[in-house]
Amino acid sequence: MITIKDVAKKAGVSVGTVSNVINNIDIVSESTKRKVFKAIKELNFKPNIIARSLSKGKTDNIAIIVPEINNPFFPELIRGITDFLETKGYYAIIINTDNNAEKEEIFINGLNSFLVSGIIIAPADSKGKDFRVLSELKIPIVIVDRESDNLNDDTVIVNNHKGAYDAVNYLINCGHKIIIILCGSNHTKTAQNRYIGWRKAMEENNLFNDDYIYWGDFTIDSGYKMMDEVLKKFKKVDAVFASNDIIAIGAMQAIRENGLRIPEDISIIGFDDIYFSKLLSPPLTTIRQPVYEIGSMAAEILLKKIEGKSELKNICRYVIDGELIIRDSVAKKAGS
Amino acid sequence: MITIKDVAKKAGVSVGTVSNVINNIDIVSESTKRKVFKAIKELNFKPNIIARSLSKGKTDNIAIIVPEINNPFFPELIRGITDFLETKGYYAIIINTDNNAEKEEIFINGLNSFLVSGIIIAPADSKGKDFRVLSELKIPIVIVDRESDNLNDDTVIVNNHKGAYDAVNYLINCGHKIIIILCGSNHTKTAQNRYIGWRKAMEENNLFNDDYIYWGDFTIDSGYKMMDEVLKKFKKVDAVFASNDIIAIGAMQAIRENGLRIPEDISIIGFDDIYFSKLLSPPLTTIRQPVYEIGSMAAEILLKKIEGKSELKNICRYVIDGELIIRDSVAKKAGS
DNA sequence: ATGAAAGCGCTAACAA
DNA sequence: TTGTTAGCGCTTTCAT
Repeated sequence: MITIKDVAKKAGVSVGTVSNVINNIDIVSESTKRKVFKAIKELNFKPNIIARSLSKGKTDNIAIIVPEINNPFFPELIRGITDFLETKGYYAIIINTDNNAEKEEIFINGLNSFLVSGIIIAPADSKGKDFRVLSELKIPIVIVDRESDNLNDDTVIVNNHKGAYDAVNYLINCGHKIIIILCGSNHTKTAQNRYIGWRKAMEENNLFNDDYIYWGDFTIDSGYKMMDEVLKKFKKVDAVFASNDIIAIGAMQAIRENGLRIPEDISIIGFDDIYFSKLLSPPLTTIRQPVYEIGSMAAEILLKKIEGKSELKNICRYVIDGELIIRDSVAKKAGS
Repeated sequence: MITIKDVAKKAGVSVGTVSNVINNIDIVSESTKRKVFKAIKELNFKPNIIARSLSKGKTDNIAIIVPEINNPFFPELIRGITDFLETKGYYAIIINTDNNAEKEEIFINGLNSFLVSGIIIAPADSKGKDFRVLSELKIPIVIVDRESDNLNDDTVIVNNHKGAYDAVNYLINCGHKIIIILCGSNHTKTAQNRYIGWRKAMEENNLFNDDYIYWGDFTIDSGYKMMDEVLKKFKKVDAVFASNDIIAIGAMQAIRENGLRIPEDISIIGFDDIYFSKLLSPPLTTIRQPVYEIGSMAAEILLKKIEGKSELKNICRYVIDGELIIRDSVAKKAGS
């Protein structure tokens, strides 16, 4: 392995000077700089990042902790984060917890204070979990997409409550009355808030009914199972609000397999607007999250914290409005 | 930060002993071990991984380099890799190159020999690219899913040639004759080999025609555009072999928008069997790649190389057969 | 079984 | 402007 020492020897200067050169500390004379660069090139020297990190007491690594790498929402979020990070010379370590709070905990415990200099996390669970370890790490954290009772830090999140409220109101305005909600995991604030939005819209229109509520989790399978139960129990349902697009996809499959048509027999609306939603048949009406932008925002905020350009005291919540994307999965009833 | 030194002082032993304890080097007496563990617990000590890496000259980090995090195929591959890695105490750094060979190169150059102790890569490009840097890193590499002329190392890959050949033969056996191929990127061996498989089946049945060949890339948009052109040019096509499911999804959209039905008017078959394929309408007939298993295989091979349990001299190619999954996107013509 | 000390490659403070 | 050197926290060899 070529070290800074070899370069120094070859260039006929000291290690300190080489260090100054490779760190762009502009104090070195042009002529020595040239000599050093020449030696670096000839030896094909690459600074050892580990040694640098140990010496500096920080790394250029960021951890991104996501709950479900399989939901296309998260790869897109990751792209938003990493595209921004890369322009600033940071690497990302991506950790997939598979919605497993224990796994999440193990990883967080392994996240040594020196391994990463920042964390962007979409927590698997909203409660019960003890994030004290994270706070003790004393490294900047930004929370995205999901919130947790025990994690209090800068957050970038879509307005789940309003998005759900808008979605359900759209359904109601289209003339639907029996509107089922297929909730995500009760352990997430995301699902809870979307439920609250649904409930508010339903109550305001005197449509609320306890029986319309189904709790599951944010997977295709869960969407399928919940919808299957709905279809068994109700002779007639007008529409369903799926807590995310993944659930909607599962539900659509169940609806189809039961010989029902979308939207003629049942209307459905989703949440997220993942890439596949517009390609479904029928294309899914949904609430779009600007997920890529949420990712880059989170990255930008994190980097500001890391580089000390932002007050660490003030915890900010950035709440971004979703947007209703009307496609073909919701029927307009006569007179609506 | 609590260091090994603090622990040593508190336990009344030397740092060397503490090091032996935390590394499970069984030479320490039970009583000192107890003292050390007690101190570790009381101080909530976590070993500094950076320092350990520097000292040992290796890390427990693996880099996974994928070309398209947006294609659900890759998140699933990543899951296969990381699930295996985690059980062995390794972390994964995931790098998404967005099919950009330059970006890939920049990352690889940044991959310091000490930053990761192994690499699993699905190269963005099959030729032209100079992977000398990678070889010079002298760290174990495993190639997955895609191959490259300039990268010669252990490889885990599906039998693209045979998979395509099987797919097209299935189409032919169903009575189709005008079979278009929607190829992926000409820069990838994957696309090239699937093309060769198609060509072989077509030639063997005297069905080959130059006009049936469309080159694009492995994206939904590309699938859509290619299919659109096909539909403009041909008054009648029997079936299309899409080089992967993502292309198939785009093509299906184009077919639908042109007022044609699948499979009544046009049959289509894909490759990969990503999770969404069975949920399309109609569910997509395709060649399944055991992608999760390919991921864990790659991880297992890599770890063996890292831990020196395998001969680094012998380069192995593990070629795994895909499996034809028959669903509803291919019509059986009368008499077939 | 335990301790002392050298070193991993780099940065940064200080001296020259 | 350049050189020297003491760490960063840990592992590992060599004495004891």
